[in-house]
Amino acid sequence: MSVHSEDNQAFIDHDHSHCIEDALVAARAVCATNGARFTRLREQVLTIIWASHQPIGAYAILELLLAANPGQRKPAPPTVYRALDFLLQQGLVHRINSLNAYIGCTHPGSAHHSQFLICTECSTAREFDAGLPAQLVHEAAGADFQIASVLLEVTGLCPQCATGRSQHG
Amino acid sequence: MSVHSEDNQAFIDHDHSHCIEDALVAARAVCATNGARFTRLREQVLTIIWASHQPIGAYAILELLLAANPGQRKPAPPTVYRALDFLLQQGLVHRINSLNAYIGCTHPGSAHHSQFLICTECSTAREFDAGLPAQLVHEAAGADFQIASVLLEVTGLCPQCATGRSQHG
DNA sequence: AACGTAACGTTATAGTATAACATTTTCACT
DNA sequence: AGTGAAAATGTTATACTATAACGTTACGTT
Ligand SMILES: [Zn+2]
Ligand SMILES: [Zn+2]
Ligand SMILES: [Zn+2]
Ligand SMILES: [Zn+2]
Repeated sequence: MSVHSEDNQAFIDHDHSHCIEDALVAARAVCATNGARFTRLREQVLTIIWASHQPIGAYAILELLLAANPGQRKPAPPTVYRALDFLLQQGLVHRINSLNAYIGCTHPGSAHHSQFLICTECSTAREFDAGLPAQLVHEAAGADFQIASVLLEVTGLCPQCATGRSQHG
Repeated sequence: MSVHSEDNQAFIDHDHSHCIEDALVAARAVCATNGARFTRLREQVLTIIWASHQPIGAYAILELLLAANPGQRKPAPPTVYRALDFLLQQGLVHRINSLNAYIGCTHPGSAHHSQFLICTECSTAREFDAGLPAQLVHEAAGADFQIASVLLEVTGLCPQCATGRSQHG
């Protein structure tokens, strides 16, 4: 039902329809638990975000929202930003600050920090779940700093893109 | 001459003029080493950034640049963005992605990742120097991911603001 | 001085996000 | 079913962040 980090196959060829289905099931469960309403718009936005393992920008979501609702007027930015705010609050998506983009959370419902491996070549992002680094905790304690949230964005090359590079260069 | 992390006093009351002077001395040294030109504009921008330990936005820099050069026309955004690009390339400043803002590097000239403790109350940011977390290295290795850069932004309360909060509430 | 390059000025525009207010939908309660 | 409060969405305008493109100036070399 929920999506666990050990299942994260962002960098691996896989049947992605399972990712989408699992994410929607988990989202319904989370919203039910929180007494939050998982409306059609919010479900559409989450589905669009989960269409891939690549972070997607708010305006790109807007375009796909229009495509998913043919015949309707193109929604305005606040529509998608409000849905994004909701999904972020429910812990269903994360924001990748270095890309101004959003990506589905692979283990919603459990409190955790935002930690990603992001490929600069194909822009696929893989969330990973690790506790707070000991050195960070040590630094914070030394500086008398109370940690509220942690954001870790690691950029580099995923297996596929690294292989492609070594073949060409 | 250079500014070492163990000297970082962002959260501590201190004679900040030393920070500014040290940063300028270090910047001249780094640029000399790299054969890069530390022009008046670039020095002004770096000085403005180092006016505090709080990240500052590009447009705020623009305003202060105008104030620092009375009588001149207000510079346009590309002017400050170009200076910022230069300073980022030379490793003299860092970008805080979660704030769209820039802050002086406390140990320029040495290769390192961007790691900050950021107070949500006073927005003071303290750079800290820690190696890559072992768990991150492990995760990356497990995912066959080649790390290029790491960005770690920790938000919370600095000592002063934590004290103020506990007194009031 | 003449040249080539790097830096900076200038104008316009792209890309990201939110404020403010109107309208519709939903839900609890009668 | 009818009513009203609250939540969600629609709509318009605008703020904030960043860059493209091109012209001009300043600098170092010959
Ligand atoms: Zn998938
Ligand atoms: Zn997550
Ligand atoms: Zn200081
Ligand atoms: Zn630094």
